[in-house]
Order: sequence, then structure tokens, then C-alpha cells
Amino acid sequence: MAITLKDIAKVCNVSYSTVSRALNNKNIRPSAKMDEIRETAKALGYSPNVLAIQLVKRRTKIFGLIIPDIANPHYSEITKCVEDVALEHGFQVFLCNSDWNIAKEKRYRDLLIEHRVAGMIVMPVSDESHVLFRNLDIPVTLLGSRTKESSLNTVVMNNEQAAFLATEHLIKKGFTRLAYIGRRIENYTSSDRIRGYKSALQAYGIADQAAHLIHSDSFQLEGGYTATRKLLEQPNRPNGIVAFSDFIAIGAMQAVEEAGLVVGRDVGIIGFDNVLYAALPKINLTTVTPSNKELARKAVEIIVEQVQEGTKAVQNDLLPPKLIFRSTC
Amino acid sequence: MAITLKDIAKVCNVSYSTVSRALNNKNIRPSAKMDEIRETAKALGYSPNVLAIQLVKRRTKIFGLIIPDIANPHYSEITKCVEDVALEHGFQVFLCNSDWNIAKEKRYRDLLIEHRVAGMIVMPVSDESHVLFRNLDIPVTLLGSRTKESSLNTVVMNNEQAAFLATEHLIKKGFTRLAYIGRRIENYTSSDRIRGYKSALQAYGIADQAAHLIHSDSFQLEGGYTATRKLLEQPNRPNGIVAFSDFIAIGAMQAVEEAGLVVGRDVGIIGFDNVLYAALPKINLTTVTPSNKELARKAVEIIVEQVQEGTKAVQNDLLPPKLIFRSTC
DNA sequence: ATAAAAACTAAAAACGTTTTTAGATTACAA
DNA sequence: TTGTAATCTAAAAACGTTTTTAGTTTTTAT
Repeated sequence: MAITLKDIAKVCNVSYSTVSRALNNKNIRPSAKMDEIRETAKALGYSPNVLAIQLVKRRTKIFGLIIPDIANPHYSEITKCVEDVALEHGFQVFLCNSDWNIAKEKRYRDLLIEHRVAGMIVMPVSDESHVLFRNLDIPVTLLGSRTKESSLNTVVMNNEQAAFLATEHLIKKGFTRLAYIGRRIENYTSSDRIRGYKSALQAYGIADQAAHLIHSDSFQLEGGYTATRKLLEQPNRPNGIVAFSDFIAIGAMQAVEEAGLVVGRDVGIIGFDNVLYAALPKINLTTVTPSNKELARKAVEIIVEQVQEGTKAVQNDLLPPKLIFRSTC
Repeated sequence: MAITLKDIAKVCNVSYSTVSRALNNKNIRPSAKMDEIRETAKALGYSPNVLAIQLVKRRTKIFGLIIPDIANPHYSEITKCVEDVALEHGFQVFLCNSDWNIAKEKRYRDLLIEHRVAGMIVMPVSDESHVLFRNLDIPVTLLGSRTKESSLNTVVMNNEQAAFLATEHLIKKGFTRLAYIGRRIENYTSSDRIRGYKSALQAYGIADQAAHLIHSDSFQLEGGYTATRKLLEQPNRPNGIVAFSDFIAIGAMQAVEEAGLVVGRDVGIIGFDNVLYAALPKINLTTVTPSNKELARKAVEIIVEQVQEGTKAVQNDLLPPKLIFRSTC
């Protein structure tokens, strides 16, 4: 069906290896024949079969990106950055949606290996899934997650510092009865942030109210909403909330307003990630985040470097967070 | 490096074609040898080289999805649906971000052809880009866009009906000085919607104010914001706005509020697409959309059918829109 | 003019599979 | 036993490239 090198060779009356060399401009000198070959290829609509090329070269210019949910703006924004940076390096991205499901994550891992991708960037479902990616014979970078697996590259925001900054900001704005709405604790990201939160409390001599450390039962708005309602019912209710994500923070905003309080005046709220939502004028959420582009760049460049140089030295990058000042505190 | 059929064959003392048959369970009868082969494959960590399989079978179970911007929730939500449905059919998705750039769209088209994908689903940058996809020898479905190219499948919401419904809803809610904020007019989606808008005006005997048909200079919030400010400055300012997208609608909401008016009371606003943003409690935008899942399902199933049956009959599907009632009108 | 060197090209091998073909073994009947 | 059919397996061809090898032509120097 499709035109191959042999078809072109036949028309131009040369061997197909010559066609290959002509089209790749390799080990061949400029000549009329060469031009003819090029023109014939174009005229016949030749499109090289990348499958065959990859097979014989034993490498692809593709890497896999495994994320939990492409419909979540946090991940889709990072995906976009990863794609951009990959393209700069001439790589394609094979996108895989794990759907917060560790079994699916494993299936995609195997699929990517079968496709002989050059490397993988993974935003893991949980810390338990790290083990899936150790000791593969292609480079893997964990994005947004520290790990105890020593064979994995990591690129992650400095979560402890981020939580410290967030908490400190609330305190400096005068919100001193603080609460933290988090996720499950058995997770580096969570525990790092809680550590940062607590060390800010300590640094500013603020009482650490155990009852104000609460876990949202979902990542969605509802989780933040429910958790905040519980917080507001407590005696000595908090007036400052550090939320694990912007979504949780937005849910918290809703609960605060429903309680007849004004966000940013009666209750300060700060989130993480700076998703596009957070910038909407009607939300205008103060938040803390690293640069997504930098995060993506680091992750991609580690892979590209290890692929191209064949090096194996594991890299662990910790990126500094930045505060995005808006109106919720 | 990686284990191949030959390695397994050597260990088990059979030819590698037998290993292939054993692992695929094809033309072979159950036997101890067969079990041995399977176990050896597993023990050695055999992972079939999909590149080689695709080459010899001359087909892939992958199709390309070209979209303008993965970071835009409208597209990322559709992407997710496409991935889900593809997976149901055992297909993988090769995601390409055209970045609203027709040159990039063309590059991705070529790339996908070189990768010998089974088909493509395209959400085109503009109506001009349709020509890029005609008469390829793989099936192509245009998603969200009608076309005059007769070789292309299309799956699209009934835009005329959608705009009619949206406009009618505003009218029935009592907003009768209407405006439409659109995009460039040389585009089926735009012109279909404008037709629906105008026929609703006519059906309800409402004057069609030419000055109230305005084009946003961007898809972003700012476009809707600026357009709405212009509208509100007009004598006999409109009190109902049909916005081309939820983003434009959200920008419009901001302009309306800044003018000291109350959205949903003084000015009704309705958008298109029902992006997640629109559902946020603080936005709560009334909007009209088809089911993204249905849209994706149709698009994928057309491709799958044409790939598997080898049929070529072009399909053009028009999906009904649904109104999502919220508080902006 | 001839030999050696240089430069090029054609042919062949390789990549890792599936599938076809041909050959070998087994089973069965005469 | 022997012939035939049935069943299985090994070998070979194919997929479409790149790259190596070996061979041929051209160039250069003597």
C-alpha cells in the first residue's frame, strides 16, 4: 500500500540502500541522481516507516508520561509543559492515564516497555506504586513525589519549604488560629508538608492544635468543603486554613462563605498548585507552587540526558516553591 | 539487551516460531513443552517487542488525537473520554497538542502517518486545516467541526440547535435584549451558532440588533470581558448574553459584576461546553453541551469500525445538545 | 599507462516478530 | 508392513528500514 524505499529505488534505478542514504544525506555526495531520488520520494508521497526505523535502530524518540487524571487541570497543565519541553528535544510523549488506579498504572508500565519507549515520567498514584518502576532498564523520573527507591530519578517541589511559606504567610497576615487540611499521611508529600506546617507554627510560637489537623476524604471540592465545615464547628474555630490543594481550598472557601464569614477577612485560605481555576477573578486564591515549566523541564531533561549519554547516575531535584499572592489571605 | 523469542527458544530447545505460537496460543496443542515455554518466558522477563509485531502485522492498535490545547479543560475533558473509550476497544492514544498552530498540526499529521497509526481523531485548529486530513489512507474523524471535505468523518454537536436552545432559554427567563459574543465568523461552528441564535430571536419576535453581535478577540476570559464591556456601554445595553464558550461567559460575568449589575438578575448569561470551571459554586454558569463521553464514543467507534471492518463509508454524526441549568440565567 | 588510493554503490545482514511453506512424525486403515 | 491422512514443527520469507561489507569505479600519482 504505502510507498517504500524499494519503490523509489525501482523508479530511480538504484539500490534501495542508496535511496536510504540519499534521503538521510549520509555517506553520499550531492549529485543529480541524489536530487532525482529526493524528488521522486516527494512525488510518490513517501513517508518513512518509523516502526521499521525504530526496530533497526533499537531506540525510539518517545517517552511515556503516566499521570493519574488528564482531566484534572493540575495534571493537564503539567502535561502540556512536558510535551513542550519534549518537543524541544525532538521527543514525542505517549500519554497514559492511570485513573488513580495502581493496576492500570502497572498495565501502562508494561505497555510502555513493550513499545520500547526511551524513558518514562511518572506522577505516581501513591507511594506504593514506586516499586513498579524500579530497576527497569530505561530511565524513569518520578515527578512530584519523593521515594525511597534509589534507582529512580525524582523531580519534586520542596514540599516542606512550601508548607512553611504558606503557613508563614497566613501568620503574617494575622491569621493565627491555624488548621491544615491534608490527605492520607503515609505519603512523602503529605508528611513533608505537615512538617513544614508544624515548623512554621513552632517558629512563630503558635499553638499546634491537634484537632486542627484534618484529612480530606477526597481530592475534590467536596472533600475541602466537608472538612472545613467540621473545622468551623469546633470550639475556638480556626481562622486560617492551609489546604493540601487548590481544589480543597476552593471547597473550603465555599464552606466558609456558607457559614456567613468572609474569606480573606474572617478566614484566610491558601492552597497548593496554582491551577488555572485559582486565577479566576471570582476565586482569586492565594496559593503556592513551583514553576510547572521548570518541573517539566527538569523531568524531561533528566530522561533525555540519560538516554543520550547512556549515563545512569540517579538525580534527585528539589525545586523551590513560589507564593502567588491573591485575595484569600 | 532485552530477551527475545530466540533466547527463549534456545533455552527450551525449540524453534523460535514455536515459541511464538506457544505464547500466542495459536496453531499449537497444549503440552508440557508449551507450559515450559510459557514459564521460561515469564522467568526470563520476556516482553514482546511491539515495534516488530506492528511491522510484520502492518497495523498498530494506536490512533492519534490532535487537539489544540491540552491545558484547556474543554479539551482535556474530551481527551479523557477519548482515552477511556479507546481503551475499551484495546486501542492506545497518541496525544498531539497543536497549540492552535496549523503548522504544528501538519507536523503532527505527518508524524502520525509515519508512525502508521490506525486512524486519527482531530479537533482542528480552524476550518482551513480540514484539507490537511482529506484522502489519507487511514480513517480520520473530525471532532467538533463540520467540514466540506467529503472524505472526512465528523462528530459534532448540533450547534444550530444548541444556540437556539440557549437563546430560547434566556428569552423564557425574561432576558429579551440579547447579545451574542462569538468568534471569527468564517467557521461552521460559529456560523451554525449564529444561525441558531438568530432563528430563536425570530421565533420569539425579538429585534435582531446588529450591534449586539460581537466578536471576542480571544478565547480567554479577557476576550469575553472586553467584549462585554463594549456591549454594556452601548445605548439600550443588552440584558442577556449568549457566549461562544464558557470561558468567554466567565469573562462576561466579570464585566457585568464590575458594572455594578447582578448576573442572573440584571443580566442573564449562558455559555457552551460545560467545562468543570462552570460547575464551581462561585461560578455556577448555565451552559449548553452535548455529552463529552458520547462525542468521544462516537468518534472512537467510527475509527475502530473502519479499521476493523476495512469499510470506508464516511459517517457524519450530529449529537443533540443539552442545557445545564445553573444560576446565571 | 599503470598501480594504488579514494570514493562511491550494490548487496547482504540485521532488528524481532508473524505467517507461510515444506518437511517430519505420528496415527490409522488396509 | 505400507500407504495415506492428519498433525505437528522447523525453516524460511516477509515486514521496511539502517548499516556493514565487499566490490566496482574513479581519481591521483608515478
